[in-house]
Amino acid sequence: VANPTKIPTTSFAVLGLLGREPMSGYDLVRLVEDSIAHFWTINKSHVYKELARLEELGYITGTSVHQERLPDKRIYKQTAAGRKALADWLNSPGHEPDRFRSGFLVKLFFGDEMTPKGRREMFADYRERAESYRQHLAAIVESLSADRDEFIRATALLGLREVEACLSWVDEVSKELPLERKMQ
Amino acid sequence: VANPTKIPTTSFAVLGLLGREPMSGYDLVRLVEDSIAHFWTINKSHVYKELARLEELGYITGTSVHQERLPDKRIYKQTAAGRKALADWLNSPGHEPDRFRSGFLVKLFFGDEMTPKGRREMFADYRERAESYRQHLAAIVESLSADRDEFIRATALLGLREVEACLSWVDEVSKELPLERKMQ
DNA sequence: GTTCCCATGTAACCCGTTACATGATTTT
DNA sequence: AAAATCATGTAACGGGTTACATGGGAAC
Repeated sequence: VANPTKIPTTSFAVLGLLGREPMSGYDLVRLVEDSIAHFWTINKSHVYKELARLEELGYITGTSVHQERLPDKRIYKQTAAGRKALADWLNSPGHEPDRFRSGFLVKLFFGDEMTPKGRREMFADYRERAESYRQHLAAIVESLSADRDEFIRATALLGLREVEACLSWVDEVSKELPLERKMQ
Repeated sequence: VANPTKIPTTSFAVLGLLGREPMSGYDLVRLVEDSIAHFWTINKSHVYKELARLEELGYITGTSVHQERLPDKRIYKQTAAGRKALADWLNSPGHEPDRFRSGFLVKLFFGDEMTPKGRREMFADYRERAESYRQHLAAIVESLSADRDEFIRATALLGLREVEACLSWVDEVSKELPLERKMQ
């Protein structure tokens, strides 16, 4: 009596976002970018594949809409079965484990095989990116109401706290690692 | 005059680890687990595929070793070309962008559609996992010398700082979000 | 004496990314 | 008027995971 049709987190993310209002795939792509992309990116092609699967499962239905001067589109909306599947998933215990992959750290791991110049540039670049990402996330957090959007704000806040940790780590290890230009 | 054979970060990770000493795929899998898995997991099958590719490229060579009472194995080691390719990659500017995916945050994003019980359990579970992961990383950091293993230690330290941020985020939002059991 | 773990891998699958298409509209 | 962007998607590829295989030794 195992899980009959096990569908991945990405499917539920798409299904969940469709709970806000009916949308086309194109709309969804932009919504993902503005909402969950900080912790769960989904690219264009993948969105369309998930829409096909969800419709196949009966969790959403799409209706074709003709447009003048623009390509026709399909607007998808949740079905009752979809709403139930989402609620069941949300309240089931456990979740896909978090994953973190850092190309930067892979390089740093072999830091003693790099040239001092390579190390310096890599660190400078990393710090810069982290800083601009921090600003990005800070703006998002500030734009969200701590009352109305409490949960959404919390997700962005974790992102912010993580980048902040990242930045203070950079300062911490910059003192310890041989990154400075030798003077002599 | 573009990049002729573009190989991914995972390949270089395997190639780099082989720089320490010649090893079999099986050995590599365990080494990955003990060294870079915190920021770059590579599973068994993938390791073997990368070994095949690296040998094809001439960056490593493997020799078959017969064993009594154990399956035969292939021991791989870096070639001169491999060492050069690694050094070039390490010192080339830029790196694959870091990626973070959180199944937990996807659920939390839809937190207002969860039951209070579901939320409580999810948070409790998340905190517990983070805490045990923090201990795991703290042990690794302590086991590494700040002098001899400076770079490796730095990579583990970032992991540690991130989990710490995670844990303090849990405390921060636990006060704000409706997670408590109502009493009445 | 089954059952689990060690030691070595291979095969199949699917998630996720990159590249391709297309016609209208806005920008330079 | 060429180039970039908008608004829709589809097709192909490859990275990464899960499942399968196998035979000896260790544990219970």
